[in-house]
Amino acid sequence: MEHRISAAIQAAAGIQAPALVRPAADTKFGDYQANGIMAAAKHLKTNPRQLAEQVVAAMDVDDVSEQPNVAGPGFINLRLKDSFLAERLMGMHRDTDRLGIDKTETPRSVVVDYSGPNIAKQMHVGHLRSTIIGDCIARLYEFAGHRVIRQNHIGDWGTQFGMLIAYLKEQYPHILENPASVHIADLEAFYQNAKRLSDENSAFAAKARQEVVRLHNHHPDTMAVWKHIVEQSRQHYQPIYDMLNVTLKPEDERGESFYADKLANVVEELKAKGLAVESDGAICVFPEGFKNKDGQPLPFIIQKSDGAFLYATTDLAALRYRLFELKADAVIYVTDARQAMHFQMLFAVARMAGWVNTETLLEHVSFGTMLGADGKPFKTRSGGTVKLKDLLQEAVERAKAVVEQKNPALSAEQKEKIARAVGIGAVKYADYANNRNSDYVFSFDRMLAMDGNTAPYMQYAYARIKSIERKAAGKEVDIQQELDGIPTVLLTEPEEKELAKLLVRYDQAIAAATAEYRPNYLTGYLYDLAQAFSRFYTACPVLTAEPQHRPTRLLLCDLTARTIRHGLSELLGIEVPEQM
RNA sequence: GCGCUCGUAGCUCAGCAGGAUAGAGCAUCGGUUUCCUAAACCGAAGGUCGCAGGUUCGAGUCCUGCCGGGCGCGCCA
Repeated sequence: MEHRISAAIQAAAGIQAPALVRPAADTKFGDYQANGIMAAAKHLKTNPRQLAEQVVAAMDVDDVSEQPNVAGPGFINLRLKDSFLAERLMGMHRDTDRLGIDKTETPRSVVVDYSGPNIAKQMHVGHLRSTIIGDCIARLYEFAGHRVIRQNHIGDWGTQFGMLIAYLKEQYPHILENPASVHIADLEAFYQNAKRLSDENSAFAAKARQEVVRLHNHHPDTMAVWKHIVEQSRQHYQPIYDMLNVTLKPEDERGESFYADKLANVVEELKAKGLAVESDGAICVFPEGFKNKDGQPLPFIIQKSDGAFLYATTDLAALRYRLFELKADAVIYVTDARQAMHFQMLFAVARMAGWVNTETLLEHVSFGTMLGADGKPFKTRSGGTVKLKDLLQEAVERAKAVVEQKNPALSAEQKEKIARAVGIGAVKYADYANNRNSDYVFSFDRMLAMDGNTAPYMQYAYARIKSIERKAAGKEVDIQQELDGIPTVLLTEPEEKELAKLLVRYDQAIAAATAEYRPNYLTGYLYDLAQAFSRFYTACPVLTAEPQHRPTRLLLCDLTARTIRHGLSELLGIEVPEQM
């Protein structure tokens, strides 16, 4: 539609201008409106209404829309033909995999860097947003048909590991003989204990420093202990990924250790290109446009005065690897907003080094902070960081209490399964539903509410449809047969039409969410859809509908269920139980 | 000081390269259940979109200044 109206503008006015087709502001105007004519008219210095008339005359939309009309200062209003809606719905019906949504014509290789926990510590709420927003972006790009390479840039290297290795050796003298026998039950306590010892005992601190050196030299004993710590840590965070239904796998890990032996080379390359220079003893690149407090050029420090490398160096090495080894033509970083300047500088240095061309997409997708009810960063009552595991468990427990209350007849296993889907889904959905740029206030009560834009509301809508399907046989309705033999799509009730119009809009919601890395566009759409379904459900009986209406209503139910399931399950990684 | 970001209903938030009368949910008030899950649906009320200018046919959206919150700004990540 966008394309056709743009073509009509081209034909009528001789200029390239976007039609700017949007859902109509008010249904009394129609279903869609084209806003682009006024801008085009301004550009041409002509009367917008006149131009709109000309564009309408040049438009070829008979198969899609009723006769378009010009309104207001130069809007073109469009009302979808029932025949077009019917055709689109049938198209969705026939496409069992993708609901009629095409893949991109220009697939790219897209690296998505997300989650990136520091594996010396337990995952806490601070890791949640990067992990799930990044996962959604990866899923969206994959669905669009791109080649997605997930990269979990875990913090598995650096000075703190010297301390941990020394501590583990001291606690478990036999670790080298039988590493498998050593389990770290509580990562957080392990880290804290090691740190305390390091702070208080200078002899131990010296050992820790020695282990850092051995680590850099890949000393076999030290490496064995290091590997064990990484392995132990993975056993703590992989279950959290599984619980969150996040698609990251161990093979997506490309942590700091992976780049450790590539850092010196990065510095050499930047020096050789004349970009890296010494300043106050450190090796720095000074990208244009960055200033410090005193208005002086701000350095991107890639080697400290003591010769050590920093995370800037690691990020450069990782970016180079992704561009040249992984052959990425897009690299998307999903981290909190505080690192915005770091990434701007990183990208600037990559451009200075000639690593990217104009086609390469480097993107920092940032997000705000999770706040507590008091409006301050989310903490435990005593002020500590909230462990992700604890947060998710509490969500599941609260959900379980609700299931228990609302649907006590279900079996224990069903309740457990539903509580998990609802609890975890609620936490994820609440995050996705917010504009990621904003800080947002975390509230179990709100995210677990059955009203409003929440996971449970969506899951409930889905469960109601599945319930209809279960009841069908008892009422001697063969859904499959009616859908297969559907004679015509008959949309008579306003609730049916509204639902149908929303269903055919799914592709646009996905496109908008993908283009701007904004999962909340998707949740917003899904909520609209679920609301439209609830209205339809209230107003239009399905199983007891008259024979000429029933196939269409079954189709609307089926497509709504498939769309909700696809959106929640495939794109957001939120489970949709069959009943709740 | 400079930069980024946010400021929309009592509360929590949407608002998709400017578009018609700014939308939800919660809370408040009122209504709907012999009928496929009422965990739902319908309605009412609630707004100088932080403030002031500007750009134009049109600004919550763009520009400038100011106010307020958060974050960042040379050897942490």
